[in-house]
Amino acid sequence: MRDSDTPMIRSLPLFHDMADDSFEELVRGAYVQSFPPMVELLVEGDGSDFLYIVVDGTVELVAGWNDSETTMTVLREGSTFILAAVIREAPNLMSARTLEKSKVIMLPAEDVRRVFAKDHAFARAVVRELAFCYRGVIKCVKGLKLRTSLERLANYLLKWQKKLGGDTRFTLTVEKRRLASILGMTPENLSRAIKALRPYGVVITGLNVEITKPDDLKSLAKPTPLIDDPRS
Amino acid sequence: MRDSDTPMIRSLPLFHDMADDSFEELVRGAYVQSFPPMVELLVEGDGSDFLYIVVDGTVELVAGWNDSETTMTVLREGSTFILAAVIREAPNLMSARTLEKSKVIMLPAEDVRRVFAKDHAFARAVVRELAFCYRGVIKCVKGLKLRTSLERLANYLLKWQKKLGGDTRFTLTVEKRRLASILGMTPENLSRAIKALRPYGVVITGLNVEITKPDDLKSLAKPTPLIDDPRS
DNA sequence: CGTTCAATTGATCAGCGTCAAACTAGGTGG
DNA sequence: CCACCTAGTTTGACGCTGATCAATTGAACG
Repeated sequence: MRDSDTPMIRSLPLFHDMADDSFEELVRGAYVQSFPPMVELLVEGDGSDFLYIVVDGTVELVAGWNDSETTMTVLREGSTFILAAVIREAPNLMSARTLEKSKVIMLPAEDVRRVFAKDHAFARAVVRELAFCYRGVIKCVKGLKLRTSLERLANYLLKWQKKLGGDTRFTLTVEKRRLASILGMTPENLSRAIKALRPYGVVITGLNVEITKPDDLKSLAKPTPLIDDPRS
Repeated sequence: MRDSDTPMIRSLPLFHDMADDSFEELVRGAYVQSFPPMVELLVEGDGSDFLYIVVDGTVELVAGWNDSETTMTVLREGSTFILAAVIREAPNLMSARTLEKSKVIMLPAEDVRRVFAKDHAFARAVVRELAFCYRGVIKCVKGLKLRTSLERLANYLLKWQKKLGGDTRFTLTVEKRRLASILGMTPENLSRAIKALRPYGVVITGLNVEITKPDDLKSLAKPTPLIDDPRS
């Protein structure tokens, strides 16, 4: 890999506090690869030989069963994936594919486990990262079991509005077909849900979102940090 | 806490490999408490001052939103809970309550974090435990998004049949109302789902389950280790 | 300008929740 | 020991949510 990539990796929480020589050891065997859109990076059920880090672009994690599949999450710059599978030396529970042209770092699982075993700051960071991911998935389950698809959509919009600066207008970062899958619904249903949010001051044209009555929308969405706050 | 409790804790994967003095340090400040059924051990949204370990009995983790609640999971002897919240010093995402009379160990979060910081074997075990929990929740999401409630029930039965020894007859370990919540459905719907499984050789009377045509049931359930295998 | 794929719309249907009532079982007190 | 109470379970009727299928519109790209 090129030296120009290392500062970005180093700045990630996962690698920020580790010893220099440990970091060196990790980076030495790392691969950096750029992929075109829609490339299958790894397949559900396969073993996990690398820990992946998204440097640029977007990667989606999908899970399949019985001829259908669902988007579990969409990852962007700075996210790692299949950390849990690497730790447990277990098969991946999800497939990963690029959505856009993406740059990805691949750290050999062996190296990760070895450095993990000797560098305590790294181990600590791994735990924090894993705990973070765990809590993310728990929130996801809560949304699925406690909310309707309309409520999930409403909260999704509020979450991204905040994440993108709080403006009344912002742009969706995934196409609608994928958003539907993330939220656990069909594209057709998402279309109708979007129309159903119009009385609550939501206007979506293409990927552009405008929220004109945030209070009305919030009274429908009833957001709570215990489901909707991405941090913590 | 009594000395008689320590061997059981020590035998758990989470504490098995750690240094003796680290273990001593953890156990020194620990509380062991017995609770009657239906006692709220902790409340969603509260801070997490202890890491909990179920020594005996059953504890359910529930999540609520908008005046309704759902059972996230039911824990038995040997399970830990709110490890992720302790690690991140973040509020619990779930409430916990005893279902039966239960004995629970409480390790002060401070101690856990301190020992975690100095004992590498423990840190390693924490990561493995967290990764295990993470994968469990991912499987849960896959079930919710990819399967109908009937399919989830069918797989639940097959999973427990295997877990309890593989006999054609076995007994449910939770009451049906809770099973319904675990599977993400209403008690009424579970009742009907049970009837709907009769053509597939499933007879459930009270908590007793009999599976007479396992192959038929499997052809409906289409179990896969990537969703249904509790280990790995 | 045509091809292609996403997004929308309508019609229909299945899955599942809600409500109400009947039934059952386990536990308590007379 | 039995009557009764309570809570869980089952059943039926009904309606809403969301999936499916099919057809149309729309938008991006070569």
